[in-house]
Amino acid sequence: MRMAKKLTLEEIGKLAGVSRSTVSRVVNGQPDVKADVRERVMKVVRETGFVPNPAARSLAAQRSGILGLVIPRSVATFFGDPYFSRLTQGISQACYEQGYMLSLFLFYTEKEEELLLPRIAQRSFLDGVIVQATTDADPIIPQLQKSTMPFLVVGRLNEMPDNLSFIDVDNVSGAKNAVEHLIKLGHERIAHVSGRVDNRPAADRKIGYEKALSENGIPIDSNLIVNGEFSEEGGYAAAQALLPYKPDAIFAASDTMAVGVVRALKDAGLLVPNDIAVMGFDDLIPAQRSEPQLSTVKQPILRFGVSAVEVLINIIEKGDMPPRQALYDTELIIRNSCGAKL
Amino acid sequence: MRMAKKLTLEEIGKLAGVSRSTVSRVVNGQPDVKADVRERVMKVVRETGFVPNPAARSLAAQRSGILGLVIPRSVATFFGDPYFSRLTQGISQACYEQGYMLSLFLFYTEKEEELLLPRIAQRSFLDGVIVQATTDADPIIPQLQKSTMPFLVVGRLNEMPDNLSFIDVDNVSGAKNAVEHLIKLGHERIAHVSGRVDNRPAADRKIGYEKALSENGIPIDSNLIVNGEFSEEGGYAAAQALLPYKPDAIFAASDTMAVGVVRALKDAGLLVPNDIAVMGFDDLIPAQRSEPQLSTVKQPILRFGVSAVEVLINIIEKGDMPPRQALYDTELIIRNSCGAKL
DNA sequence: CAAACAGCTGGGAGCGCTCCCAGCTGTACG
DNA sequence: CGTACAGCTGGGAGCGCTCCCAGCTGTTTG
Repeated sequence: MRMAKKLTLEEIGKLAGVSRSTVSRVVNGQPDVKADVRERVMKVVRETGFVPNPAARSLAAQRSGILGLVIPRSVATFFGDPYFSRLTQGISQACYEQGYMLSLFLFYTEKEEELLLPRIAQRSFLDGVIVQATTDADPIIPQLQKSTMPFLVVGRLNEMPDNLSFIDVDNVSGAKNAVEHLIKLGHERIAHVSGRVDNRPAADRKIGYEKALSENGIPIDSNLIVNGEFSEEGGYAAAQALLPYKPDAIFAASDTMAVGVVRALKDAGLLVPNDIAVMGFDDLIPAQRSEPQLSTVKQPILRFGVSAVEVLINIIEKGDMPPRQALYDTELIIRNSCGAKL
Repeated sequence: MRMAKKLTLEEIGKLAGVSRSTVSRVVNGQPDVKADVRERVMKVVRETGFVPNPAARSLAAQRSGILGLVIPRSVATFFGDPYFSRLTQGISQACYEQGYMLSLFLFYTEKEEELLLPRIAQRSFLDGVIVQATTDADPIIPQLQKSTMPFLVVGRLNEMPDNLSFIDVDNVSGAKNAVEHLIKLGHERIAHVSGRVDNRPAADRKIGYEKALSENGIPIDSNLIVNGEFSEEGGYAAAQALLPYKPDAIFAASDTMAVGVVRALKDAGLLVPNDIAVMGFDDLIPAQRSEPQLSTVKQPILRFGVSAVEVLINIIEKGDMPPRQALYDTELIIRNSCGAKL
């Protein structure tokens, strides 16, 4: 086995009988190279398995081809949530497709954040950053705003400055659609098991619920709105609290809570959906497996991650742009728990 | 606001009245700099917020300071599993602590793998790679073996060449400990709800179960071993299948299956742990919340991730080393379902 | 038939670091 | 008082690429 000389543009050029510059043009898919020359170079590249040195490329071109995905400390605890793994998957997939690499910043301690934020905000390592939104005021957003680093927030903060770019799922209309579906099915006393109010998606879903009722001339009854804490037990308790007020349908702000709701109803001797209809939100696996199968609102998380990358790359490559703010539509998944299929 | 000149070693040197080289020494914590000079340079670095350009550094030093974490296609589906999020967290944490960055490769399609593997194996982008082991023969391992890239497998393949470095949790001894604990409590007809046999951890846990029995003079009864498919329903069904053979304890190879087992026992009118003891494996959240709380085997996943990085960095920095293979101990978590606390 | 120009190719300069060696100090020692 | 040597500092060279401009073809046009 011969000791291969280190592969560089120069070396490939020598092998193909052209200059460094021409090889560079071929490798980067630039025009202005004669077809036969291009082919000859490509052949050498293929045979040698040459991959240009990314460090040299970064240094010379002043761009690294790496995007950062930042999961702040306040979110990292939920990283096990299928939502995040799915989102991360969408983001990574889109990165590769667009020729970028992905660097993950999963923060766990404050020290880590302090140590790494300056490096992240530094233009020289990353070309752009996607930040997962958090509930509280994270130091990362102002840090990034101070820098020239292109960045995008996924999901929304409670207080979102309007000069930020973000993309999110439209929780309001998702919830509204779900409730309107229940209304169409003839339900009138529709209860809502909400999430923690300091949580933006929870708040938005509640708004969507209220909007659907108002627009359909149904009065909002505060007795029919109970906080279920985003947990199954919370959903169970919430349903118990709701029963005295005789709802004919319950819209839960998450599938997890909806599962608790269904269990509570069963335990109270009620049939779902015959006696009472139930809808969830998220479309998690347990929702599909539960008995009855849960009707719910699906977030297109994977596509959402892909879009995030596309928007960010647009910002990077098109330079200074006005903040881009986009909301992605949800999808109503009709299964058995809402009674539409009776 | 003044238009700051781009910060470079040279520029910082000018501000501190020293040369590029001296600034480099200070920034890299090398000795051979007089204390007062060092302090003066540090002051400028702090005030300007200077961070050395990683691309230039990589190019000159021939190392990038980036580690890759590869989640092959065959594993990516399980990325939502708390196991992975925890592992990823441990790995990222350790990276930062050791001054490395982390790049994530979460594969989803074959095309992605083909496209990126050559770049991953290329020394110039990553200093080292951690690969999550998969059940089937992934192209990535041979690819990395062909290259000079230092890498480490986390978990084990079914067929693990002994010239590979890997680290894993010791599933055999974890399971053995759990079963021995049940034996000490006086149980004799101990059943096992196993996972899929093509799954290495599942196989190892079964081996540990059998070992514990053999070493304690208890015959292995194949009627007492049932595959629970790593799912709750599978656990439920497995327990039903076991009941005719009158086990006095059931060791499930995962908490998820254990939860199913407990539900089946309850539905059969049996009390846990009074009538029958149950142990799980993993120590997931549901295990802690179930009724009764599940005794289980905990994997120190976070520490495990940290160790993975340490071992890898050792390989990188110490150069050519013999393959390092390490097993990490599990921890027995005694709660209520095994009856030790009666 | 000369001039202009598009199409292609080569090489210089420079990106911001690290590494190495030369040189410059000051102290220890013969 | 000269020599040796450690302790510190500065600058050259070079990492492998991109960008840009110069130059060399061959074709088109006045």
